[in-house]
Amino acid sequence: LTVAGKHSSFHVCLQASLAEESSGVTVVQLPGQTVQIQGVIQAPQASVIQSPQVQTVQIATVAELEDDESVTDTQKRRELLSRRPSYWKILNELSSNSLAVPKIEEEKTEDEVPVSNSPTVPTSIYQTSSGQYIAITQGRAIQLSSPGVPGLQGVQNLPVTSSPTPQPGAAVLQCAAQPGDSPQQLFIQGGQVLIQGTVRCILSQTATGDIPAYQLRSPNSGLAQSIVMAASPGSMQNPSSQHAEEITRKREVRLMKNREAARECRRKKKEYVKCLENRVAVLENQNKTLIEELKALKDIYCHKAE
DNA sequence: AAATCAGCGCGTCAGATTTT
DNA sequence: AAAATCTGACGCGCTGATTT
Repeated sequence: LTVAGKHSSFHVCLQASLAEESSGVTVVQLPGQTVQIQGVIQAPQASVIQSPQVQTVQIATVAELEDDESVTDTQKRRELLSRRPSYWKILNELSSNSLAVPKIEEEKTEDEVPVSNSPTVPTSIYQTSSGQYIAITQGRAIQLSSPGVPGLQGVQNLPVTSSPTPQPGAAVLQCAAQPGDSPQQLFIQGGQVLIQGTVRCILSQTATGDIPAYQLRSPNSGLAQSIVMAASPGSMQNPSSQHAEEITRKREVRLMKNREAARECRRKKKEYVKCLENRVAVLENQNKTLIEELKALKDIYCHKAE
C-alpha cells in the first residue's frame, strides 16, 4: 500500500484490517493509529494478475485528530495545515512515472504585467466639491479620502480587480450625491478615470448606519460589487499619513497579488484533478486490456494442456 | 412561490514552501 | 534569513435544482 499523506507519500507493508467502505472512505486500522483512506484510484478489482498492486490514497489520520488536550490549537492547526508539494510538482512527478500523464510546463504568460513593483504613487487625484478625494494608484486601486480626518483612517482603498488580460471595457464606479439622485459614473480604465458629467460628490452611502457602502460595477459582468467601508473618512493630505499610506498601498499590492495567486492556484488544482481523472481512465483501460490478454493466454495454455 | 440545499468561484488569511 | 509564492481553510454570495 502506497500512502500519499498530507506530508509525503510512504509505503506501508503490514497487515491492515480494512473496515467497511462507505461513501468512498475506508477506515484502516494500523498499529498505533486509525486512518481514513479516500481512494483516488479505484479499489483493486478481483484481478487474475497478482502483481503488486499500488494504490495511491490520501489519508486523514483519525487518531491524531481526536481530542488531544496536550496539543495546543496552534499545533493542531499547524498539523492540519501541513501541505503536500505543489500541484505542478505532483503532476510532473506523475508524468515522469507514466506516459499517460503529459508533462505540464509552468507557463509564463507573456502579457504578464509586472504588478506595480515600482512604487505606486497615486497617479491621479481628483477632488470633488464635497471635499473628498479620489486617487487612482498605479496598482489600479481607488483611494477615497475626505479632508479633516488625519492619518491612515482618511484613506480608503477600493481595489479594482482586473484579469491579467485586459478586458474590454472599464470598471464603472457609480455615485450619487443623495439617495435618490441619479448616479454619476466614473470609468476606471488603465489606471485612468474618465468622469462622465460633473462629479459633485463621491459615492453614495448605500448603507444605513455609520458604515458607508459603495458599489463598484463591472460592465462585463453587470454584477454590482458592494464595498463596505469600515474606516471613517479622513484626509490624505496630512504629511504624517505618508507612512500609513505606504503601508496601505503595500497591503493593497499584496492582496492583489494573492488574489491572482489564488485564482491561478484554483486553476492548477482543477487541471490537476482533470489529469488524475484522465490517468484513472487510462489505467482502467490498461487493466481491462491486460485482463483480456491474460484470459486469452490462459485459454491457449489450457488447450495445449489438453 | 418561497425555502432549502448543493455546488461553484471568489477574496482573504495564515502558514508552509520556495526563491532570492 | 528575508522575501516571494503557493495553497488549505474559511466565509460569502450566486445559481440552479429540489423540496415544501
